[in-house]
Amino acid sequence: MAADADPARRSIGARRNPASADAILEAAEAVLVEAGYAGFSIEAVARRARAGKPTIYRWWPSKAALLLEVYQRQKRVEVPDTGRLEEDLVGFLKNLFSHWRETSSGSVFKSLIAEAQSDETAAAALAGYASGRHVHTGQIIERAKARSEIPADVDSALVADLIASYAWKHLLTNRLDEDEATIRKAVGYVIRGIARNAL
Amino acid sequence: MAADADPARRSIGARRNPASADAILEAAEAVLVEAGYAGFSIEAVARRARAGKPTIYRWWPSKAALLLEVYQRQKRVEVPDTGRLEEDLVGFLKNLFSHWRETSSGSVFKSLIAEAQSDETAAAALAGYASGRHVHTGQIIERAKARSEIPADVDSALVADLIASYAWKHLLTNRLDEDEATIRKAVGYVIRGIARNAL
Amino acid sequence: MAADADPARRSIGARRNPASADAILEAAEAVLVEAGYAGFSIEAVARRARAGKPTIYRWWPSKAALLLEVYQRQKRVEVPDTGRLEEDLVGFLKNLFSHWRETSSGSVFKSLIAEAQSDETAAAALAGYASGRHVHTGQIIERAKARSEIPADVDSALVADLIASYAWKHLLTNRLDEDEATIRKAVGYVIRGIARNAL
Amino acid sequence: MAADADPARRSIGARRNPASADAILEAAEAVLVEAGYAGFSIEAVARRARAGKPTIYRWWPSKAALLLEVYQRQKRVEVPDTGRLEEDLVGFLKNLFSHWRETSSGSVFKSLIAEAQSDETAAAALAGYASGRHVHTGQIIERAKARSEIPADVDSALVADLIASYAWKHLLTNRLDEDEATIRKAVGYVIRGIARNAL
DNA sequence: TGCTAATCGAGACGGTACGTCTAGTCTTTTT
DNA sequence: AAAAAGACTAGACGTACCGTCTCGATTAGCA
Repeated sequence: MAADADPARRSIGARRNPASADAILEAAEAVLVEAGYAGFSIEAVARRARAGKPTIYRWWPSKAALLLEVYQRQKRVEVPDTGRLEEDLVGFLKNLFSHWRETSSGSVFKSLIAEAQSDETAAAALAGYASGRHVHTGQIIERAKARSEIPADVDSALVADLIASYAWKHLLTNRLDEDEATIRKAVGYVIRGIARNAL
Repeated sequence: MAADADPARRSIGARRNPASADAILEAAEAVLVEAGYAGFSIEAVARRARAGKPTIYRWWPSKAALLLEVYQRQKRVEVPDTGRLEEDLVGFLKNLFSHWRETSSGSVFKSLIAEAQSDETAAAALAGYASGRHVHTGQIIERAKARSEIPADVDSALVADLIASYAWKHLLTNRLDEDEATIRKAVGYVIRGIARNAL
Repeated sequence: MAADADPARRSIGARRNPASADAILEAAEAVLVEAGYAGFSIEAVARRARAGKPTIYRWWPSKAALLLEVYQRQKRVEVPDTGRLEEDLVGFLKNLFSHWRETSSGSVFKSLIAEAQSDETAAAALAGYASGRHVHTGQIIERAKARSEIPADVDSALVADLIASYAWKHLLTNRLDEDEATIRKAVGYVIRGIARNAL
Repeated sequence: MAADADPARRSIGARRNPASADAILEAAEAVLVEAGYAGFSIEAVARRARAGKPTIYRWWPSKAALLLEVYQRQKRVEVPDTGRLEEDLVGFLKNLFSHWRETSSGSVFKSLIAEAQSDETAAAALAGYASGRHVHTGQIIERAKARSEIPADVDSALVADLIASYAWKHLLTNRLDEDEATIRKAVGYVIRGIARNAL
């Protein structure tokens, strides 16, 4: 889009060039989408971004760091607020699945999880990120508490963890096309339980 | 045990040498435990097993295939049968977590998941494996149905998926040391639900 | 010449592939001639030879080693034997200068000398090579001794060193086009001396 | 002496800062002595001198130029005048060898020769420098002519070239520790010749 | 006395090469 | 026929330098 141009990015003095940073992050995303995690190398990103490898290493000490920033640049998925817990959770999962399916987010996040298995930094960052998201997603639960839809002693972070777990496993096993009925059933189990006395 | 030892394994004629296969699988596991997924390369396994790379490639077409076989050689975790659904599920998760924590299984399975993100074969194998396990773990649910502890229309595979999701996410974010109370709480949510009318 | 061809060299089993070695040495020479010592990099040689860098490093631990072998593959300059010391030495220098001028030898040897200034191995190899050559060139002197053209106590290695020094300096300062008269004068000084009492 | 020291050199207005120039030349020499030609990089010099790279490139367009100026800043070796040609030449070589051995001059000059093999500018400068030195060293010969120690038609520049060649080759092959007897023998050959009729 | 212009240290930039590692394929020799 | 051994091309790894650039601060000399 932007005619950001051919005559090649240069240094803009003794400080970070945001144009380079942007080009690198965009290239990283593009490489990930086009070649997948298998084809995601610093070399490939540098080539695509017309950047020098040292420029990448200067700002992102590892592949993990780059992946993490790429992921964080992405638009977050919307958390619905319908006034009903079940709808909120089903809506959240549906949004998340389609977001992961239709944008590059899914690829990026999968790669991040994969990278975390061989990089301690990424592992820590991912764990931190995940627990942060629990608070965020947990607001759905907190709102239900406020509405007295569920008891006040429900551990909202734990519920968010359960819901996120379900999403992660679907992402990692390429089942992002799960139909709404199944998602709703799963959410229903968490909300109303599966035991007979829960009916 | 086996005197695979020093004088170097040789061909045993026109057929697969089981000593080599064993040595390779054991080396693969050892490399994974000692150097992690990051250090897990065919080269490293070949070096450790004192085997030629082509010998590995002949029998395992990819890193994923090797990982998969290493994982499948492992002892399976025990599925408890206490006569009470909650105890069975809590016991299963506790067993699984400690199995992953205390043997090499955790490392191996994490690596397998990571590998599946860059290898189509591994992805398919993992998805297949996972859905197979749902049937297996689902037997806990099926027994509860048989005992009329839960309604007959509960989707046992889906419940097994939920439980496994929780386990996977803990594995992938290095939280295998979760205490029993938390596990029990999570299982409780699935069994009895979190909603007020479930009480 | 040989249609050794496009379909790419492969391994020929668990031993060195002479076709690769040849291709690398020829590429090294070609790069040196075309791009000079400044453009002589292992990368460039590998590219030119369609060889992997590790193949080069496997057999030549350093740039110096590669240079040395390239130089040693070259045809040696002819040592004349006219029966007269002066003619032999003048002829030798003329041959050497034109050999260095007209083949790649000059570039290669200059590069070797340059490399020796930053590589200890090359330095040692060069020193060894030089003293070996003194013996070789010294045969011109030895023959003159045998003919009683010069006294038996003349240090032939030292004389060879003097003559070689003159050649090296001309090589290093791009004066390989020195005319015969000057060469003859220089040789004359060494043979008959410059002092009055030598007349 | 000068408190160029810590508070960091700055611009002194729209003209060259001699303190910077000095610091750079001194750093260049130091780097050369400590790390050799292999470790001699503009970056290393800049680091050592606490100077910006552009400051170096502003005043010395190439590594060669910097090397040349470093060499020219060095104290020249003393040319003896004993009244006897042989003593003068032997003394000159002995002085030169020990000068090269004991100061940084040797390293610097070797590096300059090496650099000249990949840099056209350096090559030209070196050739010019060398022929200039022939005139200078040739004065030893000229004085001998004036004393009628040698004939007037001796080509003093050529003799100086021969002597210098001998010195260069020793420098380049790390033989600066040659003993006086050998040097004297070499000088003797040039002065009195090696041929029988020269006796 | 303010303005202009060149210099300084600093360090980022796009690149190239380094030397090492692994991937996956190949061939010979041995059993 | 299959094992071991190890070489082969290919290419990524993370680092060091290259030579250029722009910055902000500094200071001399011109207006």
